[in-house]
Amino acid sequence: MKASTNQQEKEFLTRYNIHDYEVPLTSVDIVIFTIINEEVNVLITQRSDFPFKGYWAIPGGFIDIKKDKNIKQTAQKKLREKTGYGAPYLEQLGAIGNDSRDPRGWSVTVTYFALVNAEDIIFSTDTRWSHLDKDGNIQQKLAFDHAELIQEAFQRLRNKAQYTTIALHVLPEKFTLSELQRCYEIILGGELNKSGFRRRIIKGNVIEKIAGESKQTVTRMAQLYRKSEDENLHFYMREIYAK
Amino acid sequence: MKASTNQQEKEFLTRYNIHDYEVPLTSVDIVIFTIINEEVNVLITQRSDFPFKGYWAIPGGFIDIKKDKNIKQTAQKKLREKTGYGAPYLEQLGAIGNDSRDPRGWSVTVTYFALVNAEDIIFSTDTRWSHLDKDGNIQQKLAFDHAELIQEAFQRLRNKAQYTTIALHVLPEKFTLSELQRCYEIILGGELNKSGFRRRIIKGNVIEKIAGESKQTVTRMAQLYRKSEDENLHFYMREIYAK
DNA sequence: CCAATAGTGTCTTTCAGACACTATAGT
DNA sequence: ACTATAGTGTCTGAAAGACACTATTGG
Repeated sequence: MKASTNQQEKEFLTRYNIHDYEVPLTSVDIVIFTIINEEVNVLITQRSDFPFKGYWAIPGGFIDIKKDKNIKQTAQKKLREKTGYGAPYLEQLGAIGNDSRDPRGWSVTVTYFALVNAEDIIFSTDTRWSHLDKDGNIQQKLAFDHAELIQEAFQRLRNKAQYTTIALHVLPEKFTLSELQRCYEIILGGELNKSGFRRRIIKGNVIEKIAGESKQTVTRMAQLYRKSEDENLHFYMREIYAK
Repeated sequence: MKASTNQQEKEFLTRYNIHDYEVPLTSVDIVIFTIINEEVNVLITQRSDFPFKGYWAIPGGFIDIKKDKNIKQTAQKKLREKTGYGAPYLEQLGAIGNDSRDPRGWSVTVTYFALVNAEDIIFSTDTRWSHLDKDGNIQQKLAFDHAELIQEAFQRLRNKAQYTTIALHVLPEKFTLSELQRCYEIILGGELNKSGFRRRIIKGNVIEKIAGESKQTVTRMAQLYRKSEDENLHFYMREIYAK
């Protein structure tokens, strides 16, 4: 009988208690990228609690099941706490879960990566930028497997820069095409062809000229652009190739 | 002092008990695709327990933190239980987590998608194929948000078929180029150009002729191919376009 | 012979790569 | 005038799309 099944299900749910089971830890971690001084940087923060107390780590933490509606909201909250930044580019990388990454036990972490403009960031305490080398390696010894998470995120970023307009999101509101090209070159790790790059970006329809505004560079004036409102990530049918 | 920090950390870990915290449910779900009768199909299984007892759902379940080393192993185990299949194409889709998808409470699920050849499957009880329509929708009302998970996985599959050799993995050991092209057409939902398709696949270097073997089709003989051993997923620099 | 599918050849189109050219500002 | 960077024009080449052609088998 359907009614009786419903009744049984209600009883099952009333009696259900997650603490009757052996469960993994579940957390969220965020790799926050920016570009500073022609280098890719990642935001790291010093841990104030065990485990790995005092070590540097990427921002993250546990889901607050009372307050968070969904996991992206958890990520956004953590990001805002560390950067004061409301609406960056934020994308899920995936989940990593195994029995060895956390000394507290079996751990699953859902990792996100974000792109921000460095000037928009308001640091919380014990937070700073750390630059990556050309292969996505960081200088510091980090807590947990965070160095690996950063490497994977960096690979995804580099990969995605080959066929999308993702690099736009590290720039401030106003920027020149040369600045944008330089961002791509830093992320991709190689030189790009100027006229080809401009053709491609313009066709992507993701930026627009700011009428009458230009910027003084080392030599001559350069046209300023802004991100266009409609599309914030264009996918190309063909990859760009650096070097 | 370093030694004292180590001591403190040891004590912290000894005292640490996950059940002192409010934690979400964490599970793994797998969308298993194949092609049968010119249609994309997904493997579904009937739930034997609450919640959603008796409903159809995709395979999945909780991580066994005593036995599973990592989360991919959990997925592989679940897949093997339902299909008897050892080494299919298996890729992580991502994690979905929110407070409404599971009546037991806040739930995070790590979803995988797999491609298998239908003939290799040995069904467990209460398991069957269900076909998708052109937009990735399934007929049945499924448990939880599984219909959405399937849709997302299908979008990823269709997308990935545009620039990789992924469709290879639904075929049996030996196949013809026309059969492979048909698989792509079914996944992509449109017709492909024959000579262009062949050029592309051959260049991908993922298949090889089986010398001297051919297959009788409705009219004439067709060369048989097998997957080549070295590369099992080739990424093209440019997308293919259906229709 | 015809029907139907396997398999090939070739012209067109699209878009990235290369590279040289012109334009403009400070010194 | 010189230098450095902004910005453009145009040729080349790689690979996809279109489409017609030939090849092979059963009836």
